[in-house]
Amino acid sequence: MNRTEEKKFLEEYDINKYDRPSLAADIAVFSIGRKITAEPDYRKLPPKKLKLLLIKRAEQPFRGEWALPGGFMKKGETIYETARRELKEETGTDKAYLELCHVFSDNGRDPRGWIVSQAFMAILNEDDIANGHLAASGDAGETAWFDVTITKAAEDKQEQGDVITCIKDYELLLEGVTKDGQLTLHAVVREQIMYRDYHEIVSYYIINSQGIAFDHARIIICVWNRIRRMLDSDIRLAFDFMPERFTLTDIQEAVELISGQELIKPNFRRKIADYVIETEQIVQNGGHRPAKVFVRNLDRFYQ
Amino acid sequence: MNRTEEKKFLEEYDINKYDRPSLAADIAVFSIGRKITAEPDYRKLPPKKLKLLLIKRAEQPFRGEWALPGGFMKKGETIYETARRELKEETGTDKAYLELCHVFSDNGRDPRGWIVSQAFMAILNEDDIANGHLAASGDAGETAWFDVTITKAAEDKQEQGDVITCIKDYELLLEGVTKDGQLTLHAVVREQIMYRDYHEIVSYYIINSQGIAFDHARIIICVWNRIRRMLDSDIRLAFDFMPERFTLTDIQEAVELISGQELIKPNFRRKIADYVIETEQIVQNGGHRPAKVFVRNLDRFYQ
DNA sequence: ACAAAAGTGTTAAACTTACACCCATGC
DNA sequence: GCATGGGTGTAAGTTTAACACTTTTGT
Repeated sequence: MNRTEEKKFLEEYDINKYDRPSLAADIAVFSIGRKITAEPDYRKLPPKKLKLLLIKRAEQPFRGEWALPGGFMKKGETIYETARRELKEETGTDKAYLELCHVFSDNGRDPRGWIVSQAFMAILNEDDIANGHLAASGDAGETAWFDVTITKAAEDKQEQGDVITCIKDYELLLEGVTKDGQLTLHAVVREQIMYRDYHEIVSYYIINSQGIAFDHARIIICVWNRIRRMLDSDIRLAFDFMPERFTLTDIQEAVELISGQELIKPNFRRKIADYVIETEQIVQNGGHRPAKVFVRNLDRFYQ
Repeated sequence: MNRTEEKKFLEEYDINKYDRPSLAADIAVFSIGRKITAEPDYRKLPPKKLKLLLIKRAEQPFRGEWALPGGFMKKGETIYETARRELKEETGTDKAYLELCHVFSDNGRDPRGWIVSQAFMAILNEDDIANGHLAASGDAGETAWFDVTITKAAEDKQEQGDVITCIKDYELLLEGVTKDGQLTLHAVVREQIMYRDYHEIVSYYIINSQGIAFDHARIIICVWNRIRRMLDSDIRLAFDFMPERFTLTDIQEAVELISGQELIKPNFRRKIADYVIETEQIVQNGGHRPAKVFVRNLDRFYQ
């Protein structure tokens, strides 16, 4: 009885009566690679750098500016599948770690209209970058990896009655080599943490953005902060930056690059000891003792 | 030049050309309260229970079944504002802790069509429930708090090649007192964790669902799991279940109810010692020593 | 030889865990 | 008196953090 009533309701129901947004997935793809300015030295290791993948917009709006890979959700797929599909199309790999971080839904964030963006983090390792067909991007426009430098430009704390507001301004510097040569993008993003009724409410605002399309500068800062916080509570995230085989120094460098602070080697090694298995292989990096190669200890990973 | 070109593009851009989903916020509102079957005893404390707020659907589809509070996003508001607005309309309070947990976007999850749900967790304390105008809900339909019992019904682990799949079936039991008298709702939800390429992919499926509208049973399990994981890594979440003033046993009970395991009193007290400040006040709960009343140490909360 | 990086051992301090015990209350 | 919950102390075990030290390599 109720079922037939429901059936009748659904037959008459017209979803188009209601105004609704477009849904997009935008993906901040991070990786770690050699610094672009690295000059060789037989003894020193090449310095490494956090990298971000951007795509030059071939169409309006923001034509010619650089944007996060992403696109609109299609009917029949989940938003995760949207993100995976776009990532595959633009990097050639589907092995990346992919996770939803935040939703950006403010009015006016996209000049085309009412568009809600599901912001994903993705992490690629160096090998998968190399194996992907990044160069052969094609339709979506030129893609390039940018060296990421994020510095805290200012910090402030204000108390107004019950509400405490902490403001942090982050300076985002992106340096990459594109078809037009060496390119530098720049933005300042404000993180605002409001403490009210014992809870924290975090928001991100763009103070200025040069060469970065839409509000993608704040998505980059938001995802980067998320990665840092996750890494604090779970060291396993660091392994997502590693290929199948890696040295202990490789992974320590990755953690140091993201957390922004140096770690004491023996302590770090004890911390990850259970997650790795030593192999027979060794690598020689220059005028110093060669390093043992390790692989993941999957038993430990999957609890 | 580029700006005028962009302006022209935007004037001609018609967002309605593209098919797009409706966006909804669904909120799993948890709290802790007295168990509904509690019979008094001058000496024993009344037992407590995890509570969930549900609304009886007044309209099709799923008319007469119980659903999470929620509703469609309106133009001009963020999805967080949607959640806050719906919560305010249906509980009378806007003081709850509110956080986005997950996005459910599978094809076919809502019989009305292509509807993506942003699943929020909300936590209310007992005082705010009492101060809210829950009874006077009105337009949205009857609201009621249900006692939540979740038990792990089955667990399995399968290996197929590189892929390891862990399955956990959760039995969800909701018991509440409604206008129709004592009511029991029931569902079984499957959590599937796939380990592939060193990463875990978590999905939730409904095995069966009695009296719970839409796919809300899996949203409840998903949010509940999220609360448990968050509580493990940050004890501050437990305070969201507490009113301004509380005893140390109150908060220990809350943590035990959610984590599902008993804690050793002196250890727990040491753990939260920095987050609380003792007051002059004491409460008498029965035939035993009265308890000191504490408040939050906000300095510690806001780092 | 030596600089750079790989790799190990040692200790103090901090935190966690488990247990044992005393206190205050109403009936 | 006694059952119930409130509240404290202590000691063993584990984890973290800082430091010093040895090993191996290419030029």
